Amino acid sequence: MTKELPTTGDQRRSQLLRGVLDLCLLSLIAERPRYGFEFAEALAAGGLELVSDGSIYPLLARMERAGLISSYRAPSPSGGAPRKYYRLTGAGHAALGRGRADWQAFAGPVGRILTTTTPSTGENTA
Amino acid sequence: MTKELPTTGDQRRSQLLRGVLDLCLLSLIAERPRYGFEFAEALAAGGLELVSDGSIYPLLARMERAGLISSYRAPSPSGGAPRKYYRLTGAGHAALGRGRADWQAFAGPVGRILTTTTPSTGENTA
DNA sequence: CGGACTACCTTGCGCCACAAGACAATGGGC
DNA sequence: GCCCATTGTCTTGTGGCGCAAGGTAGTCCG
Repeated sequence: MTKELPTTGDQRRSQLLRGVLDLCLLSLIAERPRYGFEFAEALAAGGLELVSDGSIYPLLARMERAGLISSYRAPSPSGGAPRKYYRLTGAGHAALGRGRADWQAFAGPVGRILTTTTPSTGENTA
Repeated sequence: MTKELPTTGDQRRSQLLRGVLDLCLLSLIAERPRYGFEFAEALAAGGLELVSDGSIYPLLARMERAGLISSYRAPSPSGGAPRKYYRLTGAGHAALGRGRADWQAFAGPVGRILTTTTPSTGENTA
């Protein structure tokens, strides 16, 4: 009725993605030029099943506007609408490097905090 | 003018915190009862310098309302206003366990994606 | 021509970290 | 007794962003 806390991890993942989804796209683009539809696939292949295109396209647009990536169109080999490929700019490379450092500076401490307390031997009740 | 992209990692960390800050608090509480002011300290000690109380108190209130934690008041030994200590409930323990799993299921793939591409000399295990 | 498929983009919504500041309780200085 | 510094809690307004759902456009096939 009023309000339910998330019972599944789905809601959590949405929040977790926040600050790191752009880096994932950047990193994926760094490998080779990519187009929009590809990202959801690549992320799922990497272990992150999710991320509707409604999250990805606006983000790509923002990053392009910010000068981190640039785009060019190419016809789809499988028929259909032409694809819009994205490529990293110099600024994008720099941002990716910074972002990776940020992520590690964040994930390390978090992991440590989360495993600090009696995680094992399930011996607690309190 | 219109809009600037974040130049520092500070903005990013704010976003990264979403989805994991509650788990950190839960984990910290699991160690022993804690009060509000303590959390920012403990997080900073753990490597996460930040997190103003404006983020923490509302989150604690939300979690208490959700039945994950319970509180009791105790006078401050150092003079001043009484402290409000929080303790884990059974549901809180369960949520913490689930959350830890969620975090690992997320951080793993993300780390892998971010290190997939030629980070520098690019000679690692893939 | 019409349907199906590929691909891109937009709108409205809700969540939540944050900055800034108000409020409450205690103890010490005078 | 009164005032204020200290300790600590809580509230309000703001903004960014992931998401669901829906809409548009280009290409191919029957």
